[in-house]
Amino acid sequence: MVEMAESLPVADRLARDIRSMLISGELQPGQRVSEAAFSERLNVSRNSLREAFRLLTKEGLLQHEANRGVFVSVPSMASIMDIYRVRRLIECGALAQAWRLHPAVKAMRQAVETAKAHRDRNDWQGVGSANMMFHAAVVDLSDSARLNAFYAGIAAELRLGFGLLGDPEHLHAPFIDMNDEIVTLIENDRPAEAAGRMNEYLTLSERVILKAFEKVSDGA
Amino acid sequence: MVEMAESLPVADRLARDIRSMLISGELQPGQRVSEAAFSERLNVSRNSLREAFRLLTKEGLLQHEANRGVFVSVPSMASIMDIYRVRRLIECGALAQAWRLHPAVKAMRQAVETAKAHRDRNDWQGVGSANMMFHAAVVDLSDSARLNAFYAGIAAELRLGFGLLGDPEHLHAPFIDMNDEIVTLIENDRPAEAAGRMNEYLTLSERVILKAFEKVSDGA
DNA sequence: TTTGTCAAGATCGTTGAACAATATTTCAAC
DNA sequence: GTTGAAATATTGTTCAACGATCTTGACAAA
Repeated sequence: MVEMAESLPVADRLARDIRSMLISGELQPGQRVSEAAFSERLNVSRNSLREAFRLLTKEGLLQHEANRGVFVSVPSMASIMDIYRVRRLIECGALAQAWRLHPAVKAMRQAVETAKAHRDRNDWQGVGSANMMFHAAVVDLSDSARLNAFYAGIAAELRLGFGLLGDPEHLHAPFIDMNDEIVTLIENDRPAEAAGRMNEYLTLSERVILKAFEKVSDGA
Repeated sequence: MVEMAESLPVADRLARDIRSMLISGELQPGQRVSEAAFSERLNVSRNSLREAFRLLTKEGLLQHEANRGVFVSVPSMASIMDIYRVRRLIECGALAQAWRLHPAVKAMRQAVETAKAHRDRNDWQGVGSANMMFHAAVVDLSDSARLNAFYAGIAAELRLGFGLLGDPEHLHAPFIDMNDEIVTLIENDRPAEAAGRMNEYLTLSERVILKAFEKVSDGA
């Protein structure tokens, strides 16, 4: 029938699928995710689903309350601030020790150009996506698999927060040029300045997001 | 009968117990961990055990091979080096931005004194444990819950590597005085120098561990 | 109307058994 | 001793069951 290859274990596939539902906003923050309902909807057993839930709970995307079920995490200002503390440490640290010819630098440059192209086409979704790729590339400068994996989780959590906000133009567009400056600094072998610039970027970005959050909180 | 409180879900309790077995060396790296055998030994169902396995696999303590089972991760030189890259970034970054009166500084100082006391009593196990607490306190300077959690996982992985080595005196004892210097620098409001010193510490520590690893690898 | 109690219903937590899919081992044949 | 195929063991996944816990709603008391 529809038996695709899908060599992944069911739990991992589930985790991936649910993660993308969360990031895409298909599942709203705070929403309850019932085991019975979901296992039926996704045609898997409750047990397999529970394995996936454990993974996503550990990633911070889902929240688990004993005997009550799992809920989509609702990002708070505190969690946004925590995430930005992490980003400042990791991204600035990775930049500060970056080497001009590291492969990730090319990825950074490419992400910037992609973002610009999307901006010219008014594709703000694309701009946001390219922006995420830029920062992932920055972390990749550190050459650490564990750091990359950790950052991927952090980024997913952040995207959950973005979903609450909408208006990706205002969120991402102003930062394309800052990203450009940062890559350029690295390309010119000035890592310390790049790190400093990234610090400013993150401070600004955090402020924008917290501001947007305030409004949402007021509205609710 | 023996129904203790143990309010934790079974999977979480299992993960905790198995983690401590791994860290204590009760389970050898490379060893196979059979679902059937373990679920019987720990008196839990296979399903619950699998949930715990997923957690520990994500933490990097166990390794999962499709249709073959889970195995205790065997630390490699590559993983040690990766972990030290992470540590350099996080610990030095946390120190560089540390504030003299941060609560974690007291924890750092306390860890150093505890380590010295254990050293005087030739309790090298205790020295190692205090050393771990010192570095956890350093990370705590960053005030990030996510970073603390991430570092806890990294530390557990590292301890898995230590288990392969033995000889905790040689591994930890030489570093007590360096830790002391680092706290003192922070207490005197010189974070940049503390970060620099930590960088030296980590470079040295990494070298010692890799050296010990070489011998083990040769022996095997 | 408000509050408190209690039973009914829903959902989670955990277990045990079952069976298909995949590895591993055994062992006969060459 | 190699090869190949059957027998065995283990994992992957599902299902059904049942106690524990939470939620709901009815109903009585104030």
